[in-house]
Amino acid sequence: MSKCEQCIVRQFNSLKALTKEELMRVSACKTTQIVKKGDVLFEEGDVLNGIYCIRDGVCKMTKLSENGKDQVVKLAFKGGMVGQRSLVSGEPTNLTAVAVNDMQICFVPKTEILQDLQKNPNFSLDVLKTMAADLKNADDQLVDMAQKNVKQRLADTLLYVEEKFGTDKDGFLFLTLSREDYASIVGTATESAIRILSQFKKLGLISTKGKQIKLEDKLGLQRME
Amino acid sequence: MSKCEQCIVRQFNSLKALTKEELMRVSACKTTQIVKKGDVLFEEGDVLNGIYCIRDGVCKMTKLSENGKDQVVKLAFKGGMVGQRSLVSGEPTNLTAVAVNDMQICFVPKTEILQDLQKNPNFSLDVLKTMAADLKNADDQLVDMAQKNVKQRLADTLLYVEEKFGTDKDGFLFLTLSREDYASIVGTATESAIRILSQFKKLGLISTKGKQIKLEDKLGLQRME
DNA sequence: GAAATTTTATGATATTTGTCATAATATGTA
DNA sequence: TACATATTATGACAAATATCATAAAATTTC
Repeated sequence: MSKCEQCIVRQFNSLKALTKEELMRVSACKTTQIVKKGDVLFEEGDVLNGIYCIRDGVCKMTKLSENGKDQVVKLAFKGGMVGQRSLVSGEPTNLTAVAVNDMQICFVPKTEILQDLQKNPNFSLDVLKTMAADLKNADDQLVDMAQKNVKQRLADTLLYVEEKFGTDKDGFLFLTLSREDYASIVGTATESAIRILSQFKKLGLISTKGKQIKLEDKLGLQRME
Repeated sequence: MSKCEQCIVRQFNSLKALTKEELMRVSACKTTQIVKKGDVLFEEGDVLNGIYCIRDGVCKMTKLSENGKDQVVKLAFKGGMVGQRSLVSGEPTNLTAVAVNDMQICFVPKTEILQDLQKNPNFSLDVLKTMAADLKNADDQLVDMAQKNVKQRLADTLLYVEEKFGTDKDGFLFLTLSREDYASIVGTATESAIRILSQFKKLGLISTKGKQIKLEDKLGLQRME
């Protein structure tokens, strides 16, 4: 089994702030899992016994709204830590995590992390910083959700997906999301998302091949904003 | 000048986790200010040199959206700490804070707090918990903003304001917000907020007297949700 | 206290978005 | 391959919301 000490992914999250000894303890008690596309890591209301460190792949963090629709709150990916908040607050998680492609994740038990949070101020400050960044992000998202229209939000999302996950050799977005996923990120009906993507296609802003999407005019998409 | 050691407000925020000595140092370096309704505590982009602890009054935390409208992200009140995130991240604040009624606040310089965060794990864990709670809240708000309609969000806001700030002797909401403020919380046009409040009035869900609002049928408002 | 200004209120109308229906296409599966 | 199923696409229409205009009421200012 691979060791945390040699794992590059660590550089992208708070685990980088651990001492060598702490890291070795984490490495000793962690378990690595393969998660298939569509698999559920955990569900709203679950009590998490630790946190997940994403080695590879992407998952969507969703919350069920009162009208029965899932809202994607965040995409978590390589280097990301999932379940931090629940661990810190000691409450069951309020989000569902579902893999949107095949993932490789490491599970680190709660006790180990909590201990390190108590003992290592560098670590807890780093977690604090991450959380602060997440919070800023959430506020920005809230403002966008409140003030931008669906077209603008969808354009934003397309640009975000290209920026974060890049494109394949043919220029298509590397991360393939269903139209329903896009709708659920943007906070609209699936038909509306599809319709607007069709519009974007007609305007030459994007092109598509099945579910695949290629951004053809990023400036044009930005101007939607 | 009053002392933090004797300040009840402290019980409601992370300062409760400080040791006696730390608290005395905080008390020694803090400054108390009176802020008038409408006054700006700080603005988006400002570099904060510390945090504010609210002894009394309410302020709205807003962010200017690209379309030029302010969006209220949060209401902060008695016991709340404002500027924590900016302090932790070391970045300029991304929010504007404006008093919605007369306030009394204490300003604690950055250096003192950062030192305590480094030295006192109980304190940093408590801040972490607060931040985790804020984040959960922000996610919930995002989902509501995405999935509920304006009527539902406005009903939620009215119920929230009564729950958090109570009513005066005549039953009117103690916290008086302008219709524009309500619109800016809910994320809609001022006219739409006014229109829906008028509807609520016709339905007997609320009554009004100038800016004052009284909730007449809370169950009815809840059913909007 | 009267004038000026801001806030609240409401109508008319345009735009955005949601919903339901149905078809076309893609994808998985036996 | 062919069938079953899921996803994407589009039309028609209804509902929600924004915008612009204007008036009434409340509040501030001199």
